[in-house]
Amino acid sequence: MGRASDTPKKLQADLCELMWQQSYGWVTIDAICKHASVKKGSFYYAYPDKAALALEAFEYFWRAHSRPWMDGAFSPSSDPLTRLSNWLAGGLEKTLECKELHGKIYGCPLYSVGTEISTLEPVVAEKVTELLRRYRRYLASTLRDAVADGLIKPDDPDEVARDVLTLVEGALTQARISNSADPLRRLPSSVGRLIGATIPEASKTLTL
Amino acid sequence: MGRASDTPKKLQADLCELMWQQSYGWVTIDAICKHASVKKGSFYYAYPDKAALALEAFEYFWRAHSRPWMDGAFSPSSDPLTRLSNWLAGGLEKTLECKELHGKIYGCPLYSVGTEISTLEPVVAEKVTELLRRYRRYLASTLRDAVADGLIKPDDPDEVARDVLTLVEGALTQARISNSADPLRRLPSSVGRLIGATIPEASKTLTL
DNA sequence: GATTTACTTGACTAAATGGTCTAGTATGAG
DNA sequence: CTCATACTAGACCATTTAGTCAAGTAAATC
Repeated sequence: MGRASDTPKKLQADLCELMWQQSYGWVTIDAICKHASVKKGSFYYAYPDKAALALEAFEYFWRAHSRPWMDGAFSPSSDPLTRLSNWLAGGLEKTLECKELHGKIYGCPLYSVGTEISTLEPVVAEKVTELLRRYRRYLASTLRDAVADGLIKPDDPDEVARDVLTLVEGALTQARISNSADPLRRLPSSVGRLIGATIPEASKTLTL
Repeated sequence: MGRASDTPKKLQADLCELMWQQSYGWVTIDAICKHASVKKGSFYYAYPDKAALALEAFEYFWRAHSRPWMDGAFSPSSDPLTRLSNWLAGGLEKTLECKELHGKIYGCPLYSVGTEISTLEPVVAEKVTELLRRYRRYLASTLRDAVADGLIKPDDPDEVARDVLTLVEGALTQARISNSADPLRRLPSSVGRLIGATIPEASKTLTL
């Protein structure tokens, strides 16, 4: 059956990285190819255009980064508020590492790229919406557990989960724009205010 | 002293509109010129490049749209929680009008364009940060008044103002990505949760 | 080892893009 | 009226860009 190829995977990973650091529109197909050491012909053999690659790139991002991170932070082995604490602390830590490395805070590609392409590539925007839904499930489940444990008042957990995600993504966006991690540092107390509880201090060892 | 020109103003308004509807990177200089009925030579006579125009376009956006709207909504003639209500209701209304007209929700250009260019045009990103600060002042002032009136608990108003703006901008971004006004409809109750008070129903006549 | 099939290569095209430049035109000041 | 000045016009250029294609290459199957 001919020869095997990891070209799609390379392209996914590299578009992921490039559009996250820069922007979707700024990254040309030539740039992706160069970065991934893939020739143009191979690109077009694998994908009809950039949007089709972006679609799979987001799924790659989920598989390779988001899901492992979320699964770790939201492990039901921790109690609900600790899960939130782990999640926020992990995000801050990743962000700081990244800033250390590149001098720049990139925020969350779902929001940054999602906003940019929403009017231009509706199909990709839908994919982003779907991924955001996946994030939200972790939060909703955690908040339900928190209600069950009597840690927060029995507000509608799904509604509150939306708010928490919106606040966190907003803070990530703010962090990107101002190139400062401060909005992320404030998150534990802000999220606490939102859900009506105190998010515990992060235990350093639990962050991924 | 030679002839007068409204070319800069036209260009500012049109880049504003185009980059808000599409994205900064997607809008070419040719496209701006065509849309504004300005020839290339006039563009480069007025501005050295797109970023320089963007800088003034954001200031135009503030003067022409943000400021009048904010001044109206946050008039101290209303009581603090009503101001918030007016603000959110006005934003929703503008958004719905826009959707009616173009079939698409554009959110807030500060976040959408700000995110996109933060890594590419730091100068413009700084301008966006500054405009966000101006927004925040209205909120901080309102929250201080709310504390003074005994409407909310005396949390740090500046901190809470940050959170409110982050939540609102996050919701606008979410609305753009999913092309749905639902995140905005939820805002009064979400913001209420955040500040620990009930935001009153919007009085239709007060929205701009 | 031959052959088929899956993939790669990179030169090529056409269109779009940012940016320049020179020749012009309207307008305010004297 | 006239002239300096502030602005406009739009042809032009060098690059960059998305996308094509025909020829080549490696590997799985027989």
